[in-house]
Amino acid sequence: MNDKVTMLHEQSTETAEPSPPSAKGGKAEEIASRIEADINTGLLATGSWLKQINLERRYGCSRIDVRQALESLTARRLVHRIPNRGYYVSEFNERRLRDVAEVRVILEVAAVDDIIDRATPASVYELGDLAEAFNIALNKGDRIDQNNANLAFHGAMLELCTNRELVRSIMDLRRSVPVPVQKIWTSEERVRNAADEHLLMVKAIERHDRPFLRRLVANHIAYYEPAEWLDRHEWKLG
Amino acid sequence: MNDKVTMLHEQSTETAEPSPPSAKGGKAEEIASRIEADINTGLLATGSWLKQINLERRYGCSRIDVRQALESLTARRLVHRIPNRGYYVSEFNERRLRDVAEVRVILEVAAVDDIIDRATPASVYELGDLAEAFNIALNKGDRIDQNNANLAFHGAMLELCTNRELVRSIMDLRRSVPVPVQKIWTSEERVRNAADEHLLMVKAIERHDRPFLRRLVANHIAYYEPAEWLDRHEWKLG
DNA sequence: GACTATCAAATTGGCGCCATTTTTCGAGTG
DNA sequence: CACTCGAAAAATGGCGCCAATTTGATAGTC
Repeated sequence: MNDKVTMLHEQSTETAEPSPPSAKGGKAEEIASRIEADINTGLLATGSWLKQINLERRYGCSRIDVRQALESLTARRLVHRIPNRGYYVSEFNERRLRDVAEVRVILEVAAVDDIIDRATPASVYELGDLAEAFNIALNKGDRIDQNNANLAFHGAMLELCTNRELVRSIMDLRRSVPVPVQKIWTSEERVRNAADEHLLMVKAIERHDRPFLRRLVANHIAYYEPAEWLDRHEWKLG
Repeated sequence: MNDKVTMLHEQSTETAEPSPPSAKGGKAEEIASRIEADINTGLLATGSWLKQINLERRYGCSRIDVRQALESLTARRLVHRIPNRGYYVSEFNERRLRDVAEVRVILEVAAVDDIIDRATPASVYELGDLAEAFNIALNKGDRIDQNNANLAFHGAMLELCTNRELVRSIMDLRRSVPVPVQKIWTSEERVRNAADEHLLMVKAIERHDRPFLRRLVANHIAYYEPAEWLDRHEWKLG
């Protein structure tokens, strides 16, 4: 009883971060990624139950792996859990979608400063390529390709950010809402609109035009209600 | 083989959100909370290894519960995992602390609008009480009490926010860094400073003084390097 | 004397089985 | 005919055991 504290107080034998031998492992992580992918393709629709038996057959893995993967996705709010009932793909009402979009605008607009400060001609060139790749995927690829191209463009833009926690928060938010319910992909016009805005963003970065890039980013995320949004947050767009 | 899709496509039998019978359960969640609490008291220091055998004895639970709890805390970035090595309490360098603080400032400053818009005399009164309670805990309580009082004050303030996703992001960020490494608690002077700022916040809300509340919040979070921070983000403080 | 290889102890991680809870289906009754 | 009660089926969730990997130390060698 009296050794509880000492038992808990196991200092790491290595003083520094024990990260060197960090092999990337964990089968559960792989299963989580595959479930996430199937959610994003629409194979697993929002609201559908994720029965452990089906998943363990589908992905050819153990029950434990399925449970850990589902728990991981639950922590990322992509699926929801009801104890003794099971897991199901999270559902999104308009309110929640709007709230997530608003937080994304707040964070991604805040990232504009670093992006413009640290942009080099090389990175501008790379961003131009990725914007072009999105255009190509728009014409020749399926929605998966388009989504990947979109993520690649925005990921490269965020790579310019020095604040890794900011980037992580943005990425977490992006991945917390399944692709099929993201409004960008609901109409051809919106996707083309996004492609145009990508090109404008690259030019804004090239010109170091902060206010314009802020407006572009805000519009890009919350473009389905830009008037209301831009009205509410006008003061912080510079 | 050809029934894979149908097998995966289990629609929820209930069309609406099956939340009514949502009993709050999960023993692993309880264990995760207790581990989190022990991390925040400093009993489990940053960098120390979280051996599953010790934890399962300490909290009188099964190995599975410990693993799920650790996985949950890993998803919240409070602990880190190295496959085949184990879990340890996340370590924070100055860089990461600064990055987290910056994201918190971005989000909590953005929350000021809603807070002031929706503040009523009753909520102002409640916030005054909570600020006073923090003062009392500062003199009579231990650090745990002080931390709880601090969380209660800021939680009540954020309750005024309509954007629940914004509130959740802020809370997640707050809980992602253990109390012992939070700079607020490193000196008596800083805690007293925070107490004073709480009172000023209440008055700013009462007067509907947006710019001042923004500055207060920014200072409150990033007060250890206010000059640099306020310089970089001056444009968005109104 | 220092470095390396080998071996034992300890820890993590995976798998199968069973208890518990929930759901569904069917029988009985007012 | 509808409503309730009850039992069987299905799904979740927990527990113990065993293999795989890593750690730490000991002995051997250059």
